[in-house]
Amino acid sequence: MVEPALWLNYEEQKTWRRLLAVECRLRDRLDQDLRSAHGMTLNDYGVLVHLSEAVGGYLRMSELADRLLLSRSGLTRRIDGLVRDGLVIRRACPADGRGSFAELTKAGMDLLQEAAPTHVAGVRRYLIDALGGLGGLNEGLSRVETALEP
Amino acid sequence: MVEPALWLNYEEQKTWRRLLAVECRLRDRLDQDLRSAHGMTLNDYGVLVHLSEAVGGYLRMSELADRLLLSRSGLTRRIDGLVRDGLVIRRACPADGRGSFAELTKAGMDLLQEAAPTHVAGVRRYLIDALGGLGGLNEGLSRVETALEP
DNA sequence: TACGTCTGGTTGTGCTCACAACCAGACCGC
DNA sequence: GCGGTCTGGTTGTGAGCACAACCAGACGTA
Repeated sequence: MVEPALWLNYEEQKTWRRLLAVECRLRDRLDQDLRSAHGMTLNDYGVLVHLSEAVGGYLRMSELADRLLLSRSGLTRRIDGLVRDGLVIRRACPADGRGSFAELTKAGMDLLQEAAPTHVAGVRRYLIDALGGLGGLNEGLSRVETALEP
Repeated sequence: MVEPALWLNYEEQKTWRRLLAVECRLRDRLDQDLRSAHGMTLNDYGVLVHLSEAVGGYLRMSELADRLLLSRSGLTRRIDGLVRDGLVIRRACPADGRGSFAELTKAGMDLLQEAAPTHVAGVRRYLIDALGGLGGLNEGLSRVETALEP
């Protein structure tokens, strides 16, 4: 045995693993729901949501990558896929010759409109309704965010 | 505007995204801590922990894959890496000629003993202490698990 | 024993991602 | 205006994963 403060007790271990497992299962479920109903990935859905919320329906690549917590090369490839599917187009940034925008197409907006209820229903059902509201979660997230500060 | 029940309000959206982001950051941080201090992945750490908790320090591949929420092919490759590093060995299952065990080596146990305090400290600092205990989290996880039941 | 089926594990393949290298354009000092 | 440096985005490469195909061994039935 080692001093207890350096280890997790049985309950703590169990909770920690459940957290990891639930995260994973929740994400998988939401992804599956979107795939089966709209042939679309949860990740791709995230791109469309962020673009739809931006004024004009477009964002700089780097800005979008930051919001999605994705590397820039990762975003380049993900946008490649969405462009191939006609959901997004690239547009040169007039103010900065290096930059480019990712912009939602009509087809992208339509698909988002169609898929959003599926996603939202999942979030409600699996998370919000299950927890009976998000007050407690919000509180906890703030504390964890603070602890994660560098 | 669409009927509110089908959409998330601003607060709900914000919380939902924070949840996704915090998950991601927490995992990344714990991974980074292990990498920098012990040259080891959070995923690999998970394998060692599960093996160390099994009686005899070994588990059937399929059993281990289930516990890690990993596909069997994924586990095969992950074990390949740990075998290459000398932390785990494969052993034939005497009772079933098809099966094989993954078994912790002395080096694997030593590395786990060395790395565990790092990981545990992270979980305590970023999660348990931040939340002031796990009671609330446990409660919430149970509810989400129930909602995720098929 | 012999044959069909099932199961555990590995291998082939393709996807997604990060890191590093790279290129073009912007920015700065002079 | 002109070099040096910085920055936004893409491309090269390798890691980690899932799905499907596969193989050897186990299991059931006759």
